[in-house]
Amino acid sequence: MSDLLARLRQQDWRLTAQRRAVAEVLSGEHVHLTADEVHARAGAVLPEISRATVYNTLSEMVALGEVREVQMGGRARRYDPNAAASHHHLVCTTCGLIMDVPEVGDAAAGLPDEEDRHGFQVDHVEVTYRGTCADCATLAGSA
Amino acid sequence: MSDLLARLRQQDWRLTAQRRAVAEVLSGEHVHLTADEVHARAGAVLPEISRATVYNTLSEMVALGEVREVQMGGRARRYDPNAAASHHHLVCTTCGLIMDVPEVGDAAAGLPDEEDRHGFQVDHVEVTYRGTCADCATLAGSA
DNA sequence: TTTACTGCAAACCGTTTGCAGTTCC
DNA sequence: GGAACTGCAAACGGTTTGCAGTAAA
Repeated sequence: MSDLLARLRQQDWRLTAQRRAVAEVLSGEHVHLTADEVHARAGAVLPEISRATVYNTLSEMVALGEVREVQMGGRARRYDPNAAASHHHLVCTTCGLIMDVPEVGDAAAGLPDEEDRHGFQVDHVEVTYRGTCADCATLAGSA
Repeated sequence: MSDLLARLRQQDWRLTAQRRAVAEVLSGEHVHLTADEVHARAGAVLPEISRATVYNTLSEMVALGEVREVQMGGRARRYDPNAAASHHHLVCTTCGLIMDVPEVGDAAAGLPDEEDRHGFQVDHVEVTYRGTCADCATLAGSA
């Protein structure tokens, strides 16, 4: 997980304090943070870090394929440090909680029929399971 | 398709010129328009229609379950008039084209294992197939 | 020393909101 | 007549950008 930093070092990337801070925030957390949350957490370590730098850094990590950008309903994009392992997401429509789910079965099984594919060459499949998380279900039940 | 208007009439909804215009734009098109595109097309028929009204109307249609809101990569949300038929989407990562795809197999087969579900009660599954559309593939091949 | 990166602040874009006026029923 | 809807314009939140200064290699 923390080899995120190691991998970044290998790309020909200047390793600055700011980038290190962003990388550490991402590898430390297993949740899906917004850019602003990353900024806040990185700021705890490096108070002067700017929002612009956080945005730049995140975009670069996405371009390098080290971080995944996901957009699940909310206004703000979220950053998923778990880009290496192919996985999907469970999203609670009540509280917004996002959890990772390993892929079910083989991805190829889910491809649309040739005739429905309209000539598309499909590179990857994203699945979002929407529903209610355990906590929200309990709250709703007791209301 | 055009019974979108009919269905709207049945909800207890005031049927104004603006709402009719938005509904007509949506039922006429089989693509996934942004709010701004809807505003432009509706404006061709009803020049004074305001952006705010378009946004309001779209949100109401979404609340009524007649239109689906989708957000596939781009900054702007898109509105999918085909809310009744459960379907997924093909998205071209090059040009942004979005096409509908009927569901493959039965949705239940795709549910994560009990143990991976973390107590979530899954209501529905959204699948996005990302890749390259026929046109972009041709262009890339000839380059 | 050179070039890439940072911070600031302003711009931007899609969306939401408050409010006064209008329209449907 | 009254509640619901519209238009305007300003506010908003997330993201991007231009530019002068700073720091990594």
